[in-house]
Amino acid sequence: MKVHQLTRGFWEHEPSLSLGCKRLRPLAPKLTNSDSSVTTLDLKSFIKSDCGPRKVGCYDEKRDSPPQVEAHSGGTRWNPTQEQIGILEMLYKGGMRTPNAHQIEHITAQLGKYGKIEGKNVFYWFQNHKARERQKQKRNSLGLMHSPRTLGATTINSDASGEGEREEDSHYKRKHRSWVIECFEEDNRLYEEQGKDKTLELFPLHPEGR
Amino acid sequence: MKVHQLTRGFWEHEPSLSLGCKRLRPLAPKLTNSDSSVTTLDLKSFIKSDCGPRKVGCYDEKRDSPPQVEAHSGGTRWNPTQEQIGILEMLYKGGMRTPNAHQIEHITAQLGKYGKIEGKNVFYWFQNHKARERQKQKRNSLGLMHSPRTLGATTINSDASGEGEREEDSHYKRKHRSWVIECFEEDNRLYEEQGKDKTLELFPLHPEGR
DNA sequence: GCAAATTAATGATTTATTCAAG
DNA sequence: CTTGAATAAATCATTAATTTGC
Repeated sequence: MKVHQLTRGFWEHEPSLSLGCKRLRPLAPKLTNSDSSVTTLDLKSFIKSDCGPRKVGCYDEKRDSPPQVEAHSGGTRWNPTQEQIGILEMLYKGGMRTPNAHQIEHITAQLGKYGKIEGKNVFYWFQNHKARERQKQKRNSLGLMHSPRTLGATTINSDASGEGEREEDSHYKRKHRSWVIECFEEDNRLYEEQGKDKTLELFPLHPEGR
Repeated sequence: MKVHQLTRGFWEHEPSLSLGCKRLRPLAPKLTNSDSSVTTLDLKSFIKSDCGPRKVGCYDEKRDSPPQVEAHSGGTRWNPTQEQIGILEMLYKGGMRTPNAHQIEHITAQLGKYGKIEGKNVFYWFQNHKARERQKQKRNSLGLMHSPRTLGATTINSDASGEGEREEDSHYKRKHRSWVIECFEEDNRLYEEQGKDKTLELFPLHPEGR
C-alpha cells in the first residue's frame, strides 16, 4: 500500500505529498464517495506508539503516587466543596452562563482556594447546570399542566429553588465565542515534554451499534 | 463601568454578598454584531489578538479595509487547502475520529505547512466530518430502502456509499478524554502577566437599568 | 464575459443526550 | 439518585461554486 508512504510523509514533515484528493466544490453533485482506494494506513501504529495508550483518561495526572489521595479524594472526578458550589451558583444567579476562557481561569483560581479544581470543572459545571435547570423547568411546566403525578418525590427542591430563572439566556447566545477551543494554540508546547498522555484507544475496536 | 458589586465581592473573596440581581434579558438581540461600545467585551478579540491575527472579531473593528483579503486567510474562518483536506480525509479514513490534544497538536503542526490553521479547526473538522458522514449514510440507507415496512431494520448498514465507513466509531466514544478542555490549566499564566484585567464583564453585560 | 443572486457545503457554536462515578 | 464528564445532534454563519440577467 502506497498509503504507507503518504502517511510517513505526513508525519515526517515531508512537504511533498501529492495526493489527488480534491476538495469537492460546494455545489457539486457531491457524489457519494470520495474514492479511496487508498486506505487504511498504519496511522494507528504510529500514533499509538507515539503516546502509549496506557491509562485512560485522567487517572495519570500525577505520574507517581497513584493511590495517593490528596486533599479530598482520589483523582477521578471533581468533588466540589460547599463553598465552590455556593460561589458558582451565585455567579449563575448573577446571570453568568457560559464563561469564556478568561473568566473560567479567574473563577478557577478563586475556587481553588476552597479545594482542588480545574478549569474544565468550572466549564462543565456551567454547562450542566444550565442544561439541568432548563430541563427541570421544562419538566415542571409540563408536569403542571399535565398529569399531577410526580415521578420522583425525592426531588425535593423541585423548582422550589424559586429562581426566576428564565430562558433569557438563550437569546444572546449564538454569538461567537471560543473559550473552549481557543486554548489550543496556547497549550501546545506543554504536552511536548510532559509525555503525559491521555491517549487511549485511538481507534474503534469493538464493532457494535448504538 | 460598574461591574456589579456582586462581582467585586466575589473576586475579592468577600463572603458577604447580597445579590438581588434580577437581571433581565440580556438585552437587545444584539444582532448586527458587537454593539461596539467598545471595550466592554472584546474579550475575544483580546484573546485572539494575543496570538496575533485577530480573526474572530469579525470585521467590526476595522470597518475599513474590509475587502482586503490577505492571502487567503482573511480572518474569518478557516479555509482549508486541498492538501489539508486531503490529509485530514486520509486520517479519517485511516480510522481517526476524535483526536486528542496531542494528536491535534501534531496534526495542526503538520497541516500548518500548507496553510494557516489552528488546533480548533482540526478539532472541528473531525467533529463535523464524522457527524456528516454519519448523516449522509443514514440518509442513504434510509433512502435506498424506501420500503416503509421495516423501519427498524435500517441499521443494516448498507454502506451504499461504497465507503467502508462503519459505524464503529460510536461505541468507543463515551470514553473520558479531554483534549478540548484540558488546556485550561495550561494557558492560564498567559493572561496572567498581561495585566489585562479580566474582571471586565463577567456577566452578560446587560444594560443595567431596567 | 461579468457580477449580483442562489445555493450547497461546511466551518463554528450551542444544546441535548448519554455514560458512569460516588 | 445526583451530577461531573463526554459526545452527538442541531443550529447558526460564512464561504465559494453555480446560476442568472444583462
